[in-house]
Amino acid sequence: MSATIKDVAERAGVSIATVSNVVNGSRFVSDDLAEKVRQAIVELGYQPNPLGRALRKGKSFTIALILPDHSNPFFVQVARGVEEQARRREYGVITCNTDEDPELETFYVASLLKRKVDGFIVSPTFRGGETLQPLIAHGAPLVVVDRYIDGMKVDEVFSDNEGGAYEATEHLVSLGHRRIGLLAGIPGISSIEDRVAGYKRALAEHGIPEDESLIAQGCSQIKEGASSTESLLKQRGITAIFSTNNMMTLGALQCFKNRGIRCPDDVSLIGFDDSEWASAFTPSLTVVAQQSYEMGYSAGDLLFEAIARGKGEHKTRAIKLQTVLISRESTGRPSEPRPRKEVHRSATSGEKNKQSPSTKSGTRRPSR
Amino acid sequence: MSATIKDVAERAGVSIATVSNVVNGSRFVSDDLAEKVRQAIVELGYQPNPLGRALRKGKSFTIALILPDHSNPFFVQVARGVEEQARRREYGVITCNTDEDPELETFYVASLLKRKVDGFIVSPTFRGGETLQPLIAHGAPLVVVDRYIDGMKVDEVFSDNEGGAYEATEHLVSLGHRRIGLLAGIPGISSIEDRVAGYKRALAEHGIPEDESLIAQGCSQIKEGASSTESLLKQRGITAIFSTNNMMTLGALQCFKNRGIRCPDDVSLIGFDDSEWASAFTPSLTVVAQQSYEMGYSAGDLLFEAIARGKGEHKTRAIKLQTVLISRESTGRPSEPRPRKEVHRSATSGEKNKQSPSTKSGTRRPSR
DNA sequence: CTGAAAGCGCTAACAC
DNA sequence: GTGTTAGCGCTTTCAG
Repeated sequence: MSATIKDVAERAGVSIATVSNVVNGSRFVSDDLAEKVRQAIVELGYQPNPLGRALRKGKSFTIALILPDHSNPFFVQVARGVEEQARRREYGVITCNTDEDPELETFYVASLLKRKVDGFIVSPTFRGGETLQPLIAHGAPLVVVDRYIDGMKVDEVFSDNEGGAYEATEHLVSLGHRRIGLLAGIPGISSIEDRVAGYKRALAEHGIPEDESLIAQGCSQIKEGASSTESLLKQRGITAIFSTNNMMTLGALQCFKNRGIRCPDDVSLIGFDDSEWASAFTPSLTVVAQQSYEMGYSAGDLLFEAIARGKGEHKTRAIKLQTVLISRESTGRPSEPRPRKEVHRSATSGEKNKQSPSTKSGTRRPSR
Repeated sequence: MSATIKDVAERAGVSIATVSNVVNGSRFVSDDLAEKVRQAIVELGYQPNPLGRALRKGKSFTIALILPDHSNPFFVQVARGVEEQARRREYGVITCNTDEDPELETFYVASLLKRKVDGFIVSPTFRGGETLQPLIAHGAPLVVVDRYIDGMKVDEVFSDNEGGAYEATEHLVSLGHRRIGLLAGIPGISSIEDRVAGYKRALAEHGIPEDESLIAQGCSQIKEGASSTESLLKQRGITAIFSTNNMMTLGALQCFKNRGIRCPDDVSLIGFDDSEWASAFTPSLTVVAQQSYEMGYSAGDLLFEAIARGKGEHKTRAIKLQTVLISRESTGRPSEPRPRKEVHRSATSGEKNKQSPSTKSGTRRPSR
């Protein structure tokens, strides 16, 4: 169909080796021959076939990006960062969505390993690392993102989740909250568990006793966030909720709405990870922002470095990104202890617009 | 590194052709040989190298998915549909985000054409189709999704945008609105233009004069949605806004919030395309829902069919998907004509909870 | 500095 | 039924 290197060689009256050399600059070619070749290339509209190249070099010039939730804008930003890196290098990225399902992750890992992609960036569904075992056994270039795995030496990029959660919790404490509910995500995911740890440390350091009944071990989706919030609200005296995940934060809002809970008047809400829409909500959301784009971007850096280095020594690197608290309307001082009455769907929205005391504005890299 | 077909052949004491035949089932192989081969395969952990296969067959077993905005959950759902189709067929999907930039689209098209992917699903940035010209010239299997292009015969899958917009507008009219603002998206995109057409037809059929000052030719992002809303609100007597795009709807909400506009009390809002979070907003959003997942899924169907058919006759197919109006809280009857006072940041949220008259609940396919 | 030729791993004629 | 062999398009020794 399209012209091959052979066609070009014939047309230019040179050997295919010479064509290859001018295309790749792999060896010096005299000016006159090079010129002839270039001309032939233009005339024939020759495009090197990457399939041949791939086979010969044993590389596919493709990487795999395996993420747990494409609906979560956080991961979308991560993907953008990765894609930008790939684009510069003329690499393709095959993106897969596991929906937090380890089985699906295992499937994708196997499938892409067969496919002989040159490297993997994955946000694993489980910190045990079982799903990534095949990759490690195979020695494929790998960097984990957002979540690390235990006891395995791999490149990793993630947020300071413990610190960010600490800051979030402290923010609530400093506003006067003592009974702070936690929407914890799926257990077994490092980022989530670190956030839980940060929450607990903040409580401890402020002399607030831990109360397991205030921790809702949820999942990661909107629906589950809503139902977990539902049960948290049954706990007496709860005045604030810290949601460890984007989607659950949405669920909490939905629950508030259905139950006629006013936020922050009745209960404050702080979320983990910012998003474009966080400021469009009523109330706008106080959040701990992550550097999502950079996370993907850095992961790309590490991966392509590993790919370039080849299967040599693997001096593993870890990059930890700082978070920043963005204070908006959803957090405020707790209201005076009041008789807890069960309001059902009397949907009254907040009226007062309590501005939180300190408002840092986070800087986020533009998406492109 | 890993075992090749040759290794297997040697180990099983057969020819490589036989190995190939048992792997692919392309020819009959006697039971005993087949068994030997299968055993050798297991012992060596042989995985056929797709690169060799690809080169030989002139197919990469990869498709390209080029979408304009990964931040928009609509396209995320489309992508899920496509990916599901690809997964079943052991195809890889290279997903690209043009951010509505024709240049980037052109780059990706060229880049993936070089890459020799087997087919393209794209949601083009411009209905003129210039960006897709190389694909068409090359005869690559192609299906356009969400948006069609003019004067070119290609497979296409899209929503009944005109009908959906008509329904949206009529919904507002039936509530009593007469001066209805339109947040139109980027011009030159078929879906958007069809929505504008639907809006105009609805007005015309109800004897409402068209007023260009009520049409804000915006873009597709949150920010632009907010600023366009800002200018729409300057128009006298406006009581409702129809937003033709997901992200702009968010922008409108943001603007309402900043300006202290109560929705739907001061102005009603209806959006195009539903999303998981639409019901978490205050007020929850009335929208025209699209079958986003199916859109991707159907596009996958068409594309793989075209790929299978080869470069033969191209009996182009068009699939039009129905939309459904989901009535929630953001639309209501217009309030009595009131003196228009400019309220700045007096952020008062709505208190009453007007339920819209008719509430259909749309059925949407689960994401997986 | 350039060309000839081997071969990456696989499939598909073509033989027997 | 099975084996032999010729490439797919490219890169890269190895000779000159």
